[in-house]
Amino acid sequence: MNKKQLVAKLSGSLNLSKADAERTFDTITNTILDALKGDDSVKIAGFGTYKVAKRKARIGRNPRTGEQIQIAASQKVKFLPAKALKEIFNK
Amino acid sequence: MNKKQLVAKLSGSLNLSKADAERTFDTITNTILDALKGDDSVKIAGFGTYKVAKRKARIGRNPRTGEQIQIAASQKVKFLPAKALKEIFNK
DNA sequence: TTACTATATGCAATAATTGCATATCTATTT
DNA sequence: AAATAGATATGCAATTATTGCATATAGTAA
Repeated sequence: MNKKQLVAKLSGSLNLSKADAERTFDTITNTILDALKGDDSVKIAGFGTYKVAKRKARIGRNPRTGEQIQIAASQKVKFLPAKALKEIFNK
Repeated sequence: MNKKQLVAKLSGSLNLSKADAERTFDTITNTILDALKGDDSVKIAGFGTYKVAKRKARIGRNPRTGEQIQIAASQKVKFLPAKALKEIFNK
């Protein structure tokens, strides 16, 4: 399912036009991203937690050439699914 | 930021009551979960992809006792952040 | 609809991360 | 306020992320 299909579903269940459903959805993802940018994690009970994980710089390797390369520190968004999700999928 | 605070923010930016904002939010997460339950992944361009990862059975360890234990196969929800997110957080 | 852009896939070596059980403590929801 | 959910901590092995780059596919924007 892609965003277009998701928005179509939401349009139905939220009783909104597709344009409004998309705006609503975008507002939510943007709000989450803004919080993460501000270094805050976003905890949603029963769903999961979004947080920014910092990764240190390290030495890697280009597997194609075997050559060692320096990999810069970076950050990525992680999602930790809530316990409820495990139960849903493991029964 | 927890769900309550997120809903409060959304209530403002979506111009909805807190109750409606929460219902809207829950509808979205439930729609995503339903898709995942149906073994479909949910791809949201510019945000990320939710998918169900299957994990094989394997041998683990009870860290308290050190004792080896057999761990059953399981499934978990994974979130793969989109490229756009990496750019946001690594510049 | 066309043109553009994002993402998936494959390769392999290595580094980083996960996840296990479980009790306790804290946060959050009802 | 009571009840539920999540964080924490632990050691160690299995798993996965990461890198570059090319190609293929899918998705999005104009």
